[in-house]
Amino acid sequence: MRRQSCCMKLRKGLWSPEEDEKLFAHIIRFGVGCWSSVPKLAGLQRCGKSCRLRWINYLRPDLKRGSFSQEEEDLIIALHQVLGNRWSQIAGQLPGRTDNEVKNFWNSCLKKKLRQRGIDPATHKALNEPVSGEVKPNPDNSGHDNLQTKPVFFNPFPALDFQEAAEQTEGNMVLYDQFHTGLYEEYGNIVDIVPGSYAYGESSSNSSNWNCGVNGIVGNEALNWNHEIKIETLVGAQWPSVDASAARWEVNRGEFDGDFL
DNA sequence: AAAAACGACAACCGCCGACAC
DNA sequence: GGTGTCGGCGGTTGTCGTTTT
Repeated sequence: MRRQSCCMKLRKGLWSPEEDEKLFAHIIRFGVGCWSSVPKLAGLQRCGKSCRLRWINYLRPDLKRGSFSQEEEDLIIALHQVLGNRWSQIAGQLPGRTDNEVKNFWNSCLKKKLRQRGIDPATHKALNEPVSGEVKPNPDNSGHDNLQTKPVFFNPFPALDFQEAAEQTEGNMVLYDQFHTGLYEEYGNIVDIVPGSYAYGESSSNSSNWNCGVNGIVGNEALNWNHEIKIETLVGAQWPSVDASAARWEVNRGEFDGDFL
């Protein structure tokens, strides 16, 4: 007999802006502790797993979103050649990207591209070639298509320059900033966000290490974000300029002064 | 203009390992 | 050592917008 899903009697499907707001507010206020208790504490009719996924794949302030760059695309292909379908490990090398995002990109786009180049996406070898055979250069390949012979270097830090990535970012720093601004205007309190033990290059799944603390009482009335524009608009939030030992997050108002651990 | 096909992305499902008791 | 819970992961499905017929 199959085990019942943990979400049997709970709400499923797409998340509403109100649900997003509740989850985001809860995690910003209390941080991530036990996911199974998050729905109850946040007033959500969702299972903990669903909340975790929503946070990791959509609500986290450090998500990059937007289309993949050529460098990211090349890196995914190269890493897939070595790691296979270990999406979380691959995503760990791409700052601001989630395993789900990488997996979707691979399945919907990269697999097709590789086949068009005559490369088997499963083996990264030429399509007509025996599996055990020596890899030969594909005459049709050009540019970055020479991946079959391209050496792969594991960089403990992301392949993309952090600042560059930061400039490309149109992610939920916006959301964070709107939330943050709302809190400030409403209460005038100092808001500290301390992503404990979070370092770039870690898997998205490690986002459970986020420990966010907000000083002061926060009511829902302080949440004044606009769900529709949170991805489209960048409102002055800045990414940290990363120092390997201590990074400082400068939200545009400057209230935040926390350090990465 | 309507229907079908397609593509991109969000979310769910079930398995597994780690951990606590 | 056995059992239950939890979080993480990868595969798969569902949803919705866009393009094609």
